[in-house]
Amino acid sequence: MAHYLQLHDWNVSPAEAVALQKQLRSQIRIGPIATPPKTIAGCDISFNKFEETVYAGIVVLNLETLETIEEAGVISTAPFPYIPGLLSFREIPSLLEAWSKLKTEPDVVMFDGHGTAHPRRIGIASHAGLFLNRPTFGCGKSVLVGKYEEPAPERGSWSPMLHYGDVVGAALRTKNKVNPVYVSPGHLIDLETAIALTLACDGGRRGVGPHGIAPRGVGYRIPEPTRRTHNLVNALRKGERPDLTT
DNA sequence: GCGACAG
DNA sequence: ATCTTGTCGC
Repeated sequence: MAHYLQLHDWNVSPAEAVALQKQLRSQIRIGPIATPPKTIAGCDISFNKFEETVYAGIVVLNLETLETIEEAGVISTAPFPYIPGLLSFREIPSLLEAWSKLKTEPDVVMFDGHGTAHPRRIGIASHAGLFLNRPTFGCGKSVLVGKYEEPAPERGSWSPMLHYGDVVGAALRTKNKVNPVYVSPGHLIDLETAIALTLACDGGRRGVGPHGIAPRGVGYRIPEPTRRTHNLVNALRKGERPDLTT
């Protein structure tokens, strides 16, 4: 039900993919988010090593309560290999299939990867943002490009990621004394908002324990949208979610 | 030329 | 990404 723009063909060679990125990057807009988001979606794919079949999924949550509003999943095939810098060409096609199955239209989308923290400033979050035509940002578990100073050990502290003089993202601590995650704007959003949304997606922040006080052990390094979607696609891969294929 | 390299 | 048990530290 949810729709998106088919800006270009995905059946391209690595060289053509790079050319497309250079062409598309001028359309990316980084800036304050236009409308306060009420829902947020997480995206991810899973697959068996050496196999071309991919299990893609999207989980939409209420930003206020972090309750899961909707789930979508598809079993597809990735015609493109994993090449650092060209991740979007491998993952976006199947994610768009899952997106089209959504009844809900998420206000903002989080990706497991980067946005502007990319060698050509157009990581999967930025690329997908152009197709989805809505705010998107990346929250990765490791760095592709960018140097940064270790942020303070407390949750919430962050330091800018620099690449050729540009602040391309932030190393953000989502949990005390735990490795940071790497946040960067994708499209129609700015770094500060992307950081705030990432922190707002901490499962231990609210809704758990007496008076909403989170007990120890809840609240993970990986924000809820990505964490839940990761669990979803892994379950899909193991055949534990036949309901999603229906 | 050498090393790095999201998922 | 995926394959896996135990183990070090708060």
